[in-house]
Amino acid sequence: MRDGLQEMELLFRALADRTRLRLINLMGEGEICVCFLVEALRTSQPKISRHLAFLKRAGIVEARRDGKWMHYRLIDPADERAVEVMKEVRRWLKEDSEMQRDSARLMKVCCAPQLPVRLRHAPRPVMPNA
Amino acid sequence: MRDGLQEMELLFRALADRTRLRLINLMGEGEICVCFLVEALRTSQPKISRHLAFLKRAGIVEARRDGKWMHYRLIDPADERAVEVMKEVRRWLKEDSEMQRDSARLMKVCCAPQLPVRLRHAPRPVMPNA
DNA sequence: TTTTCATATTCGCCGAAACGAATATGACCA
DNA sequence: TGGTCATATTCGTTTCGGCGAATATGAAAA
Repeated sequence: MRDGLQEMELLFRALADRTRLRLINLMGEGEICVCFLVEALRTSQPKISRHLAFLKRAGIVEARRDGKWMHYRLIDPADERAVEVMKEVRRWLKEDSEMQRDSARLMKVCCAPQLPVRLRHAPRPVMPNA
Repeated sequence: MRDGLQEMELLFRALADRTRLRLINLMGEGEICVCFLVEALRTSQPKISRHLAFLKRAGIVEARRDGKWMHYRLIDPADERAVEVMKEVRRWLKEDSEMQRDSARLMKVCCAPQLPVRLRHAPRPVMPNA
């Protein structure tokens, strides 16, 4: 069992990395498949996977398996204060220009009439705000 | 000039350390002299000094010189969202039991009828909520 | 001006974490 | 039962941040 301070530290370390902030931003609209995260962030798959594992350890995302695909989504942290912090973070990210570029790239990829070759059979994310 | 993301990263790295969170907690009530921070946290002076420098770089504290003494205080970060995050953090810290122990130790030291030898001439912090 | 005191900075070491490259896992398909 | 696809994990390297110990700075006091 972690004490309160360890929990805070862990949360903030999770937030103290550019790639993880970008992932959080892209998960902001709902569950999303790893393959789209890789595509939108234009970086290596192992890197994405490691950062998602970090976020899971920190208690701010959950994963769901769907055949070959893994879907990740933000969840409310256990601590009530952490929930409030995360709300602020998500609002903040929405206003950031680099984040908006990421979101736009994701939108462009997954809402295109037909998916690129690499993602031919990938399950498209649900985009409530699209 | 830092972009928005760098600023977020820097803030969260500042918050991702136990000692820095303890310092933030102790500065929560107002300006305070370094020597009292060293006393309340029962740790080395260089360590405290380095962490204060980090917080200053991150834009969440300011320092004021007063003769030999340096007083530190929390300030509102430049970014409005960061201000909101810091408010949550401070509320969070107030509820934590280790933080309450620190606060109690500080209170005990600096409100005592006479200061310990090491702090004989130190300027006592103003404690609005004491 | 030397000394003393509070604080800041530097140095060398160590552990944590980020990365690319390679490989393992685990689920579906032929 | 292979083979392929999506994802996870491992490996080796490098970078970064934290620490104690020692030292520098800068202001006051003697």
